[in-house]
Amino acid sequence: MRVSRAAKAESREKIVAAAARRLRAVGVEGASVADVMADAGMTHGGFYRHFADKDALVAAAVAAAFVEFTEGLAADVERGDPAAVTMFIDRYLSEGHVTHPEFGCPVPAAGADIARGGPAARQAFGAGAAAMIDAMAAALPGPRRRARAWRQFAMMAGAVLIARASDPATAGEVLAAVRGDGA
Amino acid sequence: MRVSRAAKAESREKIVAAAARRLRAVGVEGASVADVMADAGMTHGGFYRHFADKDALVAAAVAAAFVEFTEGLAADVERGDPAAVTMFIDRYLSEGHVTHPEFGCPVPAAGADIARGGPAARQAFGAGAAAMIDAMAAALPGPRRRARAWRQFAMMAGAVLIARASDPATAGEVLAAVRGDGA
DNA sequence: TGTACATCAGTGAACGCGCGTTCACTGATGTAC
DNA sequence: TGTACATCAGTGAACGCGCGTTCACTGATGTAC
Repeated sequence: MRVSRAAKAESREKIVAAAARRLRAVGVEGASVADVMADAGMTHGGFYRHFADKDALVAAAVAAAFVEFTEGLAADVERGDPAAVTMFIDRYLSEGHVTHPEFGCPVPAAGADIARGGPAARQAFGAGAAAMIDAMAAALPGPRRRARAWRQFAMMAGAVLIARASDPATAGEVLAAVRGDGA
Repeated sequence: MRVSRAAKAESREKIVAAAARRLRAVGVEGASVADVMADAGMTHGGFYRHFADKDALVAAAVAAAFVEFTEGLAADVERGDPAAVTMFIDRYLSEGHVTHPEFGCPVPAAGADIARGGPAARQAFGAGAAAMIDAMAAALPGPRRRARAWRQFAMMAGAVLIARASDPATAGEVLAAVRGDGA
């Protein structure tokens, strides 16, 4: 049963959103096409009406995940909120972010998987990360904002990755050290 | 054909070393038992004479990967080389490390996979990371060495992860920013 | 605006493949005497 | 020290399973007149 163009666009959005979450929760290999399609409320056969292959979905999902995760920061920056970056950092290093990768930053959740994937996903990943740095740098005071934004972001991403992969004691130690950075 | 106890120990070491490399090169799911055993010069059937299941191998391989990667740093620190940490940082942020995860730090290469795995692997991961921080902190001057070591290490791990997962331009930008940190 | 037909989004069964794990078998090693 | 036997490291075939992808089919949508 054919559906309207608007309905198809909606389906695609649902697929990408479902993939963006599964990707961060269980990794690229763990996020099977059938599971993603089920999350989106469809069966797996229709997947290839939307994407050439799974790689194409991963690239779209990475881009969507960055947008979704950075929305709050971008809105705060646009409003000129002086606490935009501080709030972003607090959220990034929060317990909730560590325990819920599915709604979190794509870097610690899926970076290694994307590194092993095709150039389309890497392009989307680099663009998403760069956009996030744009927002952070725009809200940062002082000189060399962009380099400082990269360093701050790399440190946060590394800390969350280490915390997630470690025993609770080590996780607590790295998070405390990085939270204490002032920022 | 049964082999001697010494030969069995050698086999186990070969399996763990092969797994430690494959794990970092292609991830936990990509490192199949059959491939690892082939790398170690055996067939896959004998695997279960050494490990209860793949999870146990992953835990052992993570521990071995940290030891292997940290050997140079630990030796430099023990010798009292004042450049120990600087050399480690340079190596960590080098082009070679970015392009060769199989010999590199387990954090950016396998952190996300370990985060999704069992507690044994997370325990090994946390212990390995903590041992690396011990060595860095021991060689760092000034106060609050341990927290500073964690921050420096988290930043490097995040930067290498972002660089590997991004397009070349973005990769170059994050590495340049983090290298410029002085450290 | 209505009608006839072509298109194609989504379904569900099927494919070939590689995965982790099991198992019967082998023969050299380890052990009991 | 020598002998007889039990152990078990490693082999290679086999298992059940889930994966990405394909395909014939359906019927509502889009289009040409």
